[in-house]
Amino acid sequence: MRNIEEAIYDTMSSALLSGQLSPGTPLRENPLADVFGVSRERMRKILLRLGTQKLIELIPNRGAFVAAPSLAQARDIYESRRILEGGIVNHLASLIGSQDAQRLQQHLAAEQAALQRGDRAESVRLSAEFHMLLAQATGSHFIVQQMGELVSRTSMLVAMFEPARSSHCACEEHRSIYDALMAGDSEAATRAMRAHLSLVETRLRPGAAAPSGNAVETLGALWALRNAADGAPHEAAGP
Amino acid sequence: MRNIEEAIYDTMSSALLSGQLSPGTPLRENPLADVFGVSRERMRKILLRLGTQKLIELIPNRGAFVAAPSLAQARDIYESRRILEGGIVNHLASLIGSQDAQRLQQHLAAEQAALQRGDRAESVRLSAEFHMLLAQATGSHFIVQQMGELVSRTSMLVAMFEPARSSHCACEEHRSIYDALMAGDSEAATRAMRAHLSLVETRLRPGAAAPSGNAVETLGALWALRNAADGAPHEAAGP
DNA sequence: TTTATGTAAATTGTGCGCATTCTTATAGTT
DNA sequence: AACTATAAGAATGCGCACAATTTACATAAA
Repeated sequence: MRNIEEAIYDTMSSALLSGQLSPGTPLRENPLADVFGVSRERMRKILLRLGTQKLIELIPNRGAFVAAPSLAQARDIYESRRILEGGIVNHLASLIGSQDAQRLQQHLAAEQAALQRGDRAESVRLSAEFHMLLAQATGSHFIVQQMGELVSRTSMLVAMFEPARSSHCACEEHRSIYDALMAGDSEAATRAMRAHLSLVETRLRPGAAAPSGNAVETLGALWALRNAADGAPHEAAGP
Repeated sequence: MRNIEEAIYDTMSSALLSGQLSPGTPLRENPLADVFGVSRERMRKILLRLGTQKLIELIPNRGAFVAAPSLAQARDIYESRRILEGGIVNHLASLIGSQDAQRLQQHLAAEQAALQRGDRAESVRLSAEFHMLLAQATGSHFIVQQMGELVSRTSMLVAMFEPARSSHCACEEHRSIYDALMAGDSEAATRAMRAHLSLVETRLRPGAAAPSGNAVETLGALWALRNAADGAPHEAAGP
């Protein structure tokens, strides 16, 4: 019965990441605990975890709120990614393994396929995954973890600030990064990565984002959906 | 009365970072709560925080233990630093501000002075601070935070694996990084940084580290010391 | 009309006690 | 002697009830 915590965390996390909850919305402990069918203490622990990852904002004696990142914070995230991912590709260019290289190539093909298919959801997923693959190629656990956090927060930013109809055609940019890596040209790889991230950053627009009505309702629906899919409803019916 | 939590956290943190606690030592909730004069619940929260920063290891249903990083983990930390700090100096070389440059120069002078004075403790402190100054020069909050975590864990590694008498004469290496930055030579700066970190890494030795007797005693002594210095004893006497 | 103040409702924070789980010691069996 | 089973002990995990804090609202004075 420890896994339910993880399940709730995942549900809330993906809801936050995909922008299904309005920024600034209060997340009260009791209603949430009620919706997910757990005690308030457990709910508290989950909210604490979400808070450390900055997916929600925790204010002492006030409670938890859906994170409402400013454009300034958004710029900081992208700047951090330019620095960190610049370091990653610079490091990778000189010593990437053939196995990782092959994996990346497969990924680029998958990205292009999704793009031509017009599968937008898959495209954004793969787009994020490309960056995670690069992080994993370093073999450093710490780097993977940090990139995971940055990619998560970037996803939330995109959900909030992206003007919805923007084309995610980052595929060629990813390929140019890959090409530079394969050529062993660390400087070109770094430049390509920075340019790519800067380009993505410029797509952010201040307006945007006013999706959900009731936060707990939204989460409740997602939770029911997930439990139905798992075949394990959280409410057991009599015989 | 929220600040006491921070104070306890700081005390434990610095004790861990300076290697005053033997790796693997169990940190039981009740004795610690007793020593610090707080409830067990509060102690639990503090241990949780220390756990997220990997200063202690948290095992479900088993408790908290002083972190005992393996050499493999140590290598991962240094590899991460080469990647991240390589990215930092590469980023900085092209656009470092004159104010940051001046701050760095002052710092180098202070390092050299401490070294000539033979002040070993100050030397290691300044040595870590140099890297934090570089992180701060990026202006990115996220980067500073991540570097903080990496530097912390590095400090613990050094306390555990360093053969005690190693000379911390990294001053020239720091200067060569600085010089490359001033020259705007990003490639040279990256190379210098990586070389520096690799050199520090090679100083780690498997043996080492068997300092403290009783963990709670040690922490209790540090706590008493701190409270005496603050002039605010944690036990109030009647009138 | 605006501002200050006091009170009530709602929400988060925390100590306590018990439930759960893991470890250790002991006895019993092969 | 070695291995398993079982019970006792100790430590963590967690739900509950109460305490502390903040917010909202009503009321009264300037």
